[in-house]
Amino acid sequence: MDCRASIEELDSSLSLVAEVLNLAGNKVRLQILFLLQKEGRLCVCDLSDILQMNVSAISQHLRKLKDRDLIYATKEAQTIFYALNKDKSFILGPLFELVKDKNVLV
Amino acid sequence: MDCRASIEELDSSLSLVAEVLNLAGNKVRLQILFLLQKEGRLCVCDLSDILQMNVSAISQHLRKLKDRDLIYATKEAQTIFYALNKDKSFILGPLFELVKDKNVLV
DNA sequence: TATGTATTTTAGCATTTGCTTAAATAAAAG
DNA sequence: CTTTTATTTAAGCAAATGCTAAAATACATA
Repeated sequence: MDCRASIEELDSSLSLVAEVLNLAGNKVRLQILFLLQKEGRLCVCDLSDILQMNVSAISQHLRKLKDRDLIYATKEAQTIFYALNKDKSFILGPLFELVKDKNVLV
Repeated sequence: MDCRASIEELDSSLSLVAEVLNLAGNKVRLQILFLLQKEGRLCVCDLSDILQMNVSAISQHLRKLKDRDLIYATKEAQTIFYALNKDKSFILGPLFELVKDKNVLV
């Protein structure tokens, strides 16, 4: 099969992966995704505290991740917890393994 | 270990991965990377032909990938071939596997 | 009800991105 | 040498990004 045909056949897969990577290709969001994968669930103020960043800035990143279904929210009283939506975020699994294995990346 | 410490310890790995994902998180560049991985090496005009895009636009994407060492160039007469630089692009290996296995992503 | 706490949303702004078009390089061929 | 072929680079621009600061929403508690 020629390249034009194969790239077209994989078009929707490539679009999906590009979308996920585009979200994860920002350091703050990658940190958020990594922390959610590590801790299970976190609220905006947790993340704001851990990453030492403005609550509003974090919230805007979370919204972007939520809009594109990489994470989902659950509300408990006045606190909103965020967690990875495995349906999409599993794509990042191998990358988290890589990050944890420090030696590989230095 | 608390989150603040662990995120700091992994800071350089997260930066590196974020940089690579940022490059791959663009559909045109992801297509380029995927094609290079599949074909070994390609020149600007090959890619321009396969992706049906302006040569200059492709060239600018290649420059970005080259500047950040995801690919390297070799010149043969008037043609310049590009290929993946495994030192950095191995990070994307698992993602290419995912893309090829169509069923996983639909 | 008034106040505090958690969070989102909006507006504004500087920076970055990605494309088009045109001009500049470089090497091969006539 | 001039032209063709392959490619990059520069300029310009509209759109997207990511932050700050301020206003809006929502729930809990005094």
